[in-house]
Amino acid sequence: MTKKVRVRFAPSPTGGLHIGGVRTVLYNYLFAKQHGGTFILRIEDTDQSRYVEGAEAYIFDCLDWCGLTPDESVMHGGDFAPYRQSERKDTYAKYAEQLVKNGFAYYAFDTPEELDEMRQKFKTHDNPSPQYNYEIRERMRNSLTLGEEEVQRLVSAGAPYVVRIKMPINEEIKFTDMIRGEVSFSSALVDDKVLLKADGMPTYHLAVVVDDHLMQISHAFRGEEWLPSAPVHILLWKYLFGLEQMPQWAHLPLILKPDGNGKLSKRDGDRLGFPVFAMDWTDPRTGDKATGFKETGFLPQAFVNMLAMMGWNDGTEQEIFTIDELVEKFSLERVHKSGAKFDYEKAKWYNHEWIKKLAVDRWQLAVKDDFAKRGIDISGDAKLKRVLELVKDRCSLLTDFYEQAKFFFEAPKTIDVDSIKGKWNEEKTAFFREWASSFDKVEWNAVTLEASFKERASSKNIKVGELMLPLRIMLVGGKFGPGVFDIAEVIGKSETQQRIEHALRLL
RNA sequence: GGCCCGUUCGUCUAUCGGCUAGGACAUCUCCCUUUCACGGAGGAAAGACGGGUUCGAUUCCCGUACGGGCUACCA
Repeated sequence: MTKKVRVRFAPSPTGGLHIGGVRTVLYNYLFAKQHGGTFILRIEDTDQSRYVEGAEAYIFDCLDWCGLTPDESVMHGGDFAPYRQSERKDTYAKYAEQLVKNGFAYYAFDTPEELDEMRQKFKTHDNPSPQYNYEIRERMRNSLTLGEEEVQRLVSAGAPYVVRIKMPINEEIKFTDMIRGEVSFSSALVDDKVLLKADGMPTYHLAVVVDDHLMQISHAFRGEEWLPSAPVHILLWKYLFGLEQMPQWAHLPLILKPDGNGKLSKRDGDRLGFPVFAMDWTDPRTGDKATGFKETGFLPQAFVNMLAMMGWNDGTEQEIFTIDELVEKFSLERVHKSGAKFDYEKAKWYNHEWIKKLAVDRWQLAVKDDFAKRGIDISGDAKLKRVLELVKDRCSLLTDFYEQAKFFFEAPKTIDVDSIKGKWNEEKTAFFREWASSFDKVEWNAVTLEASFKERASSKNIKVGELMLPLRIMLVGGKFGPGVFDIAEVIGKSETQQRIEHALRLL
């Protein structure tokens, strides 16, 4: 029988939401929606020393922006509350005790200093990082070596202790990953991971298994970096709830840095000049700022589309997908095994495609906000829309519109007269003065404007080609932008006259 | 070091034994455009290496190399 599909994304609220995290959310979301299942957001805040103010709210903001709303969460409620692990603290100890009682785990009294000492002592060239494993545990202070009375004494004396899993000495642990197929590990080579910390909080290892069980998770997706600890989780499932109950695992490929190799990090973004987080994030402790895709000018549709394609495709040559299409077509079987280097140029291409695809109304407000932020307040939405329509082909990011369209709203501050000065003469000055003063006689639109411009040029015996660039520079300030007569039409008669006159005085 | 995972154009990828190895981004050339783009046409560009299996391997298997991940009382 098949369980009802319930998936979860379980971030630790310690900082900005990385695109790898958003992609994990996406795949969770797509899988849940496709199967009529439930998407849960669980906050894994078991490390109190890493608590970061605002990080949790930030995660919800990011998911909101992306349109990947959880069905159950701290914010949205649900039958399996609480969804914050710090609020579930009491439930974990019980399972840890059960494991100890059944001989699958043990108390360890070693202090951090003693652990350090152990690592120093056993560190060799061949073994740079000794593990707390089946060999080492015999030489440490734990309930396996201390004897029952001593353990009792320590516990009742309030000595701090952790609970560690007792990895079997020689067992093959295997499972079938939905993406990688069968994966196997030798238990002897996995260390005795801490399950319950001295402060009574579980580590990820215990918490993920207990909560996935309690929340009836059917499929567990996470990044590939978790693969090495999978055997611990498999064993815990076996000891606690039975392997038949275990969700199906899918370890997602990593998103790699564009140059060189390795996981993409915030530092790579800073170094190479592109966002790595979904939205702007400022670390409240360090004041460290990181820019987000949203603020850089990405559309959520494009962002999600691009992320979906990093590690998956539908087997056809289609690259642009709406979220609904993704929900329909997504399949784990087509998720790749290997990591993908992040390509910012391609990311911008996706955004440009979405700018062209979506109706201007869908993103007009974001551009308006960006303009306002940079000191241009736009009153008329109709004009804005017309302008956006005119320049959208040359903007990959929403923030590109500022440079591409600000001259529609205010006269250019610098005029590139140098480009036309060389071939300038009195006849041209006269031409522009006369043309500008004839505006009252023409209907104000691009077509008639262009006609009158060309007519006058030929009657004056000046090549139109000699006048087009000058006109553009007068109105725009430089060699760019859409058709000049469209620009003139939009900025209006008197503004056009003023800009021509202003430029003429500079020549 | 150990363990685990991976390996097709510069990058993202298609191919589930028949390939003249396809597409997209980037790049180059040309066309369109009296600006810059968009757009259109075309070019260059890949199967890490060595063994098998097979009539036939990019595709399956095994090694090697390379890359990555993990190796905390962090997730």
